[in-house]
Amino acid sequence: MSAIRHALTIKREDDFAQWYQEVISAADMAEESGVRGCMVIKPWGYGIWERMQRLLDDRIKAAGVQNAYFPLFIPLGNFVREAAHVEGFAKEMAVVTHHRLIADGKGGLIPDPEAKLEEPLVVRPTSETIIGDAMSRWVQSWRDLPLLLNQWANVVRWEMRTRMFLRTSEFLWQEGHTAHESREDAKRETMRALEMYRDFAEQQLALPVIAGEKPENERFPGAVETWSIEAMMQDGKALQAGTSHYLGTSFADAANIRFQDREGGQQLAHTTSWGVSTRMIGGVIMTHGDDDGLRVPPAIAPFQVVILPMLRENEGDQALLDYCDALRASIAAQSALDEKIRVLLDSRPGKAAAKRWDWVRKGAPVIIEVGPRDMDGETVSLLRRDALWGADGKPAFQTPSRDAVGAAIGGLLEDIQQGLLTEATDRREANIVRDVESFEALAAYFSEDRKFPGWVEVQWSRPTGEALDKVVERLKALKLTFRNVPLDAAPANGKCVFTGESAVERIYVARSY
RNA sequence: CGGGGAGUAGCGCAGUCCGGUAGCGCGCCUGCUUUGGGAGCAGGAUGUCGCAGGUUCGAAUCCUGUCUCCCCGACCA
Repeated sequence: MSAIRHALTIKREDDFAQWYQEVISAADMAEESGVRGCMVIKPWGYGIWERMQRLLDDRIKAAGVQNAYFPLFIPLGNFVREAAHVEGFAKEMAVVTHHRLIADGKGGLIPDPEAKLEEPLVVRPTSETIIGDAMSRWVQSWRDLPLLLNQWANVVRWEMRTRMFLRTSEFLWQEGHTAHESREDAKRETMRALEMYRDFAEQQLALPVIAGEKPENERFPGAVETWSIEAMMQDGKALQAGTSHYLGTSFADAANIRFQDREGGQQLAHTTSWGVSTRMIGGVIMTHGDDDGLRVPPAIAPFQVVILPMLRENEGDQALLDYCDALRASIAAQSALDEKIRVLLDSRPGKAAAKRWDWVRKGAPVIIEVGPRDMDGETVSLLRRDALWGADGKPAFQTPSRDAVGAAIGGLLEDIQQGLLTEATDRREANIVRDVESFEALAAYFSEDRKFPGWVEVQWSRPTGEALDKVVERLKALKLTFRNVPLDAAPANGKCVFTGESAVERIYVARSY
């Protein structure tokens, strides 16, 4: 059909799961480590994470939240206080029981039975308990509130089924933890974090997301309310890309976070927690990747522009390198997206054409190749990663003058950033169905022979307890889950598709990661 | 954690049934030719055959155990 020779061997539409894995290896982002569920994040993948950290950390600090660091190990006894929380995590905890190894007499090492810990330590799956413990010491008076903390850390959850970036046993994240005087203050913080994530995802990751409240059955263990941002992947599945929880006073009660209020009485603090993780990288891959590899949104690209000189391994190379370095310097002096442009001159030996495909697979937003002919004509050969192929099935090179590139590169990067968001938003909107009015119609939508079913927004009566469990079971039979109740939905005006009662709100139903 | 599949060179794979000096393609290295689009030809390097035991004169191959990955399920902010 098409003569295009793509840079990957697996196409999205042929096998999305295999394609996802090929992108990760072809873009040189991460690899398996040999330890179940744990991955090595390579420089290009980690560079993307560092960009996310930088941008989000600025937002966190701008909100008055301070970074701190709490221990990886949590005393088991410290963990057991909040019942629902513990029950939620108990099944997936790594436990440290010994502090020394001894020779086993066969050339190996074993934990020393003499060095068993009095009290086992658990590796943090999240830090509510140990931070709550600190808060109980740091909070005495209403004047100590709000207490706004964040930490960048790794956490471990012993997952049964793992996938690179999307669900790994160890992952990297930030976790915000705050304590407030009142329910209103804590809820305001919960919503502030949610909105921060929504804007960060859309403006910087070019990831359109739907912000809303999770139904009761999807709440964080111990939370009163859980809110999320949900993104649609190219296969139509939903990815929970960030969460923000209003925890009420139950964690404060468990950790004894009390303060003396303005009238001299003792009160429990209201707490929140909120986080995003390396999972977001998986979301970027499955949103912006194509059959040639990754496409990194410029705002989070470690290098936004890569310059490839066409070296000939002869005496002419030096002049070409000088020309390219001058180009690099002139681009590096420009700004895009409110930052200096990050540009790399890739002067490794080797043919430009071969290196080009490395950077296509990695998804550098702009690739500039420069040969002797360009140098003579004061031009460059420029390739946009978001518009790789021309109508002729060949890479769509443009050949602007060197000066024109220097002047236009910032705007070009901003165009690419915006274009990725627009493309993803259009695709999402095209794959949301809002006119499903019965459970049968819902089931029918997902049973149709559709390659990548999207999301359905339905009206429901917000059942709770056992009534909700029954609904969840019916969805489960169709491999469906509730995503969230969107903040910006139209008001309900019909019947619940599950119970037939009057609907009170709208909720998204989808397959999910 | 249950069912299925798979681990052999950097990557993709053959060889395993039927035990006998470890192979192919791509990539990599060297040389020559080529030179504005993922080059051609010739030569070359690279393996504790996932790991540990066992059977055997001899194990990638047979047996036992174990680890890791993939798919499905259960589970899962």
